[in-house]
Amino acid sequence: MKGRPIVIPTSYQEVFRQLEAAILRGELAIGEPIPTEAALCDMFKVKRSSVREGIRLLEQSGLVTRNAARRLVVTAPDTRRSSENFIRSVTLNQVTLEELWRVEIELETLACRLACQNMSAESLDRLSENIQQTRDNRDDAKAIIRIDMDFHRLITQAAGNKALTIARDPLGILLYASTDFVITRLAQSTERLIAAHQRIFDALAAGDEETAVTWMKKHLNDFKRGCIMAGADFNQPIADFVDHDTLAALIRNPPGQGLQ
Amino acid sequence: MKGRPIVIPTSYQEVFRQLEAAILRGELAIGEPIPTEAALCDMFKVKRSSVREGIRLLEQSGLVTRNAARRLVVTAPDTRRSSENFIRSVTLNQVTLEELWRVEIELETLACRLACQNMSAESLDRLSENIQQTRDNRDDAKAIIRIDMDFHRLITQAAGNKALTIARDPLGILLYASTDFVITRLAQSTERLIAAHQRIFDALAAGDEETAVTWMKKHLNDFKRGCIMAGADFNQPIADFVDHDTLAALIRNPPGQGLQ
DNA sequence: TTTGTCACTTTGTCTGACAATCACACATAC
DNA sequence: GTATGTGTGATTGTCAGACAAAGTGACAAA
Repeated sequence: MKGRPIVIPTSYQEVFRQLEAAILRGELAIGEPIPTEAALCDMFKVKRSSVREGIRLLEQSGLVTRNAARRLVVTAPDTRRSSENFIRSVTLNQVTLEELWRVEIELETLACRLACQNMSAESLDRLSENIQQTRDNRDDAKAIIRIDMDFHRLITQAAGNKALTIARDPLGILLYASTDFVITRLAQSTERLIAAHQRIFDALAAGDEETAVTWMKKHLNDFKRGCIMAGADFNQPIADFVDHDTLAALIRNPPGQGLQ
Repeated sequence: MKGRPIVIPTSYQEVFRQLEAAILRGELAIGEPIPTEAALCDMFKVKRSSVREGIRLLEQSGLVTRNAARRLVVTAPDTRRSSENFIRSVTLNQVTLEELWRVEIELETLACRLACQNMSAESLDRLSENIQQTRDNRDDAKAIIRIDMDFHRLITQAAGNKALTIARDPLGILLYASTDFVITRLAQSTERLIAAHQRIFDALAAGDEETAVTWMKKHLNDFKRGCIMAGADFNQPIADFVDHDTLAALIRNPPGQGLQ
């Protein structure tokens, strides 16, 4: 016989499971508050402690967020939430910068292609404004990091593929958080960065896929070369490059807006 | 003036934050149990209810899992955890099958290339065995879905890029969960699937990147064509194709092993 | 129209208790 | 001596009830 392990769920896990299912089925609509704790006690016939523990699971899953009045309202998890998760996985699974970078190239390449096909005037404006910001802040390394992150995110958004946005966002945050290290040591990299961004922008504006992709790849190669010249070992785990507090701050307060 | 929103964290959130930081810093090593609830009460000077709610956040974040004795032990979040999250995002953000499929192509292409470069004898064996399983179960649509999922996951693992594994896994689960729909209506698609898998395998074994990629793309195009012939609208949201319970089952019990 | 006040609701935290389960050690039986 | 009961302590899951803090909404007062 085979015999699978026996798992008996606890009350609070059941509370979570049922609320999650209701949300994913659309019974609890996005934007609406979930029932009060007292009401949930009544619905599930368990005490408030169990309800509260179940709600905490729901809270961490990103399906609900607090409104002003501390009530929990149903929310579509934004990219920020996936990012937290991805970053935890990457950190604890000893993923190297090289591995992350390799995947990022692929996703940014796709983003470029799709953005060329779907570029809107509004997206172009935002990108243009971003490049201007980069020029204006060329001497402020910290600012550059955030603006650069935003540049890549804007391209991804311009691509108009929500799956791509959800998948790439966490990579972007992690990868560009490591840029800190490079930019602060390689002052001239900012000028290369600005030049590349400009080239990519021009190609996107012209709808020239190949040129956009080519320059994006150059740009990402520059990033890698910069890191290595600054003494970084690309085969080291990500965790060695960025400290947890920096990442936490980036996640809580990412550049631009989430997917919402 | 600008005025950022004021957020005062609760006790249980602080409990979570501090435990999370300790884990990511490596103070609480993977595999070790976290302190008992009583000990945490003592450390943080809060009552058990607050500790427990904090622990529930930690639990859902995937940083701890239960051992046999119900103690929570520190764990590196496996791909399963990211998958849950990604799937929730995708479902509630109305991502379409087309969007998901487009990203999947890119990641599978990368997987093929890397797998060609890093293919090990062991990975080849596993792939070979997988194809045999497919042949053996050609008449069992349900089984085919799982085995096919596993085929693609094996290639991703053979690529030897952990970031790729973490990023692609949830896409794979979602995409192939939708296959249910196709396979059950298009019996002959199984034969095409087997043929494609064989071609990809041969190319991977020969280290022939271009052929592997070409056939992988053909294979994924077949998938799309199959869906459309079966009456699926690729521009519909994923949520319309797969029900929540199927996904939940797939996540809880994925084919093969996770990243661990 | 704005501001202060009050009753009401809901959440956050505490207090204290008990049952269920597990690990571990020890005693007993074959 | 290995295997099977049994007891004890530790730990978690759940209950019960209480109160403080912070929000809402209505209404009176300036």
